[in-house]
Amino acid sequence: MDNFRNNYSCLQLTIAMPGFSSSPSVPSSGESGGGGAMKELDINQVPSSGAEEECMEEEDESPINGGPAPRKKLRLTKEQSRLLEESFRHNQTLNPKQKEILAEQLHLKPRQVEVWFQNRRARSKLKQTEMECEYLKRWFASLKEQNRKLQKEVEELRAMKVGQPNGRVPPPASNLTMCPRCQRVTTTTTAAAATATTNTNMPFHQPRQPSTACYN
DNA sequence: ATATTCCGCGTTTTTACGTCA
DNA sequence: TTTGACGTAAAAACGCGGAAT
Repeated sequence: MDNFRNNYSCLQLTIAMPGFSSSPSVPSSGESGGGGAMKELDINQVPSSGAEEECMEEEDESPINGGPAPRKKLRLTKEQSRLLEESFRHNQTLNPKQKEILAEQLHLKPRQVEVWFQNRRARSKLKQTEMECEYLKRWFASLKEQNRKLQKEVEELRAMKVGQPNGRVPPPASNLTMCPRCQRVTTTTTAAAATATTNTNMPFHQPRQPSTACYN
């Protein structure tokens, strides 16, 4: 097993290349492997420029009894991953020329570089989605708390209204505000005033709604 | 209209690693 | 303490469909 882990870069891999007709002498790498007009190529037939140092021993992955060869997966070295990440930081997508150059640098097939970038973009998107989900959760919790406070205040005001002989409740002076729209003095509830200050901590900016500020 | 290429997306497969008996 | 079975997360690879050329 350790031997296997140490030599993961030596694995025999196959790759489907569009535009090649399928060869009967090359079995599919899996039951779902290979598209319509595809030819399986050995992607471990790396260019002779220095790639041999990573591949100390050749494993024969020829199919047993003519059956389909098991799909083997290359594990990228740390240096390969580092270079790919660095390249990804500069460009999340590669044009064919960039792909070719990067593949040559890494002693990989262009298809492998392409797949890596596709998977990397997918991981990026997933991470972004997870972050947005967390954001929305926190926002929802915050809105729930606001709503709870407002409900509580409504109950208190109702109770006060019942306690007043004429049913009128004088607003506290600290709650008097000027409506920016009609320039008339209006009142805000204490909870609303409180949340007006806490709104700055909301995950998302909430646009002002002047029409709801004025009930005159 | 057809072929080719590229990419996104969902899925499959392999690998590495942790846990547990 | 070691070992092998098992479960699982991560990632490489695959296949398909759609868009662009």
